[in-house]
Amino acid sequence: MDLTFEYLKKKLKTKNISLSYQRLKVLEYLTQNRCHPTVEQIFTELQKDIPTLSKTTVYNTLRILAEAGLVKVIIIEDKETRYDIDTEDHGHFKCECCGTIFDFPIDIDSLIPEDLSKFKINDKNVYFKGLCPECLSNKNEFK
Amino acid sequence: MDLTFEYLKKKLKTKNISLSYQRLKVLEYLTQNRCHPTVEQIFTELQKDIPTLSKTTVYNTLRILAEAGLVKVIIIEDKETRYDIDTEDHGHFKCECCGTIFDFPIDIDSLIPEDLSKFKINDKNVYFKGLCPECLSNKNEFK
DNA sequence: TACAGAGTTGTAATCGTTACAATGCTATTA
DNA sequence: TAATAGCATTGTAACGATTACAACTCTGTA
Repeated sequence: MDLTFEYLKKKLKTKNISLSYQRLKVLEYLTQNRCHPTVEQIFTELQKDIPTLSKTTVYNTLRILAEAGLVKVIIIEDKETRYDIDTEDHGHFKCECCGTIFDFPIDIDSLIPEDLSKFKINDKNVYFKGLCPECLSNKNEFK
Repeated sequence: MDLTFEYLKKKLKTKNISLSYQRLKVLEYLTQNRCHPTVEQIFTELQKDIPTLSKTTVYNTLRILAEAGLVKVIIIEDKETRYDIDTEDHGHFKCECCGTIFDFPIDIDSLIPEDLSKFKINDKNVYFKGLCPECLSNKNEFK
């Protein structure tokens, strides 16, 4: 799927979401920083461009984008809600050492069991925790 | 796996975790209420038996049990950490209407992609959201 | 009986998030 | 251009789950 800024702007129009400067900037940040940022990260970074920016606006914008299906809310840890502009199904791996979140492909649909045939599934999430290759090799160095 | 109360008591001993009355009760509650309770639920219910119970004790106990690998922490929604005595791999489905959390079997290991071969995976989570059969049929009634 | 160590308790602090009211902006109409 | 309505933004206050911390209690040992 094409996740360019232009594509998302169009998509917002079709959803009747008006594009203020602040919303534009949040969207732009998400498309250019695919690191699953937190509200804090987005706010701190955008404040450099928009000194009057309010954190409430960031929260509001992200809620609107999520409701419109344009961003996916990722909750791996308590007190650390993150946002992903890539809403296609994929897994997340969080390194318990460095905190980085990695994407990985996973065909979750192929595993949905018969038990859920009578359920309506709206949202699918897969996330792992552990150690990334870099942190693993760092640990070995200190042996 | 045998998840009886007796089994868990033994397991705690092997991990050198002493069994106070409060910890015993938390463990007992978890084995008898497989509904993935929140701290609030556990605390409120146990307070009937132990009027002096402190919520801090519930938090402490759950942290110790989680660190010992005896309970699994489930975070589906922000501000709603839940605890599962069943630490075997399985998926969770949360109904967005009634809030119930359903277990379902899933062989996630069969899907782990090559991309993660260099990662050390310590924790695997799968959770879906949507509508359960009961809430679905209730909605149809109101059509 | 004294003591040490661990467990429990209650309060206060923390921090992410939300509620809310005031202000600002934008598009439409006359 | 001016007036207006409606939505977006802002800042502060409130909220609520969780954690920090210090005092107290319990248990087992010498």
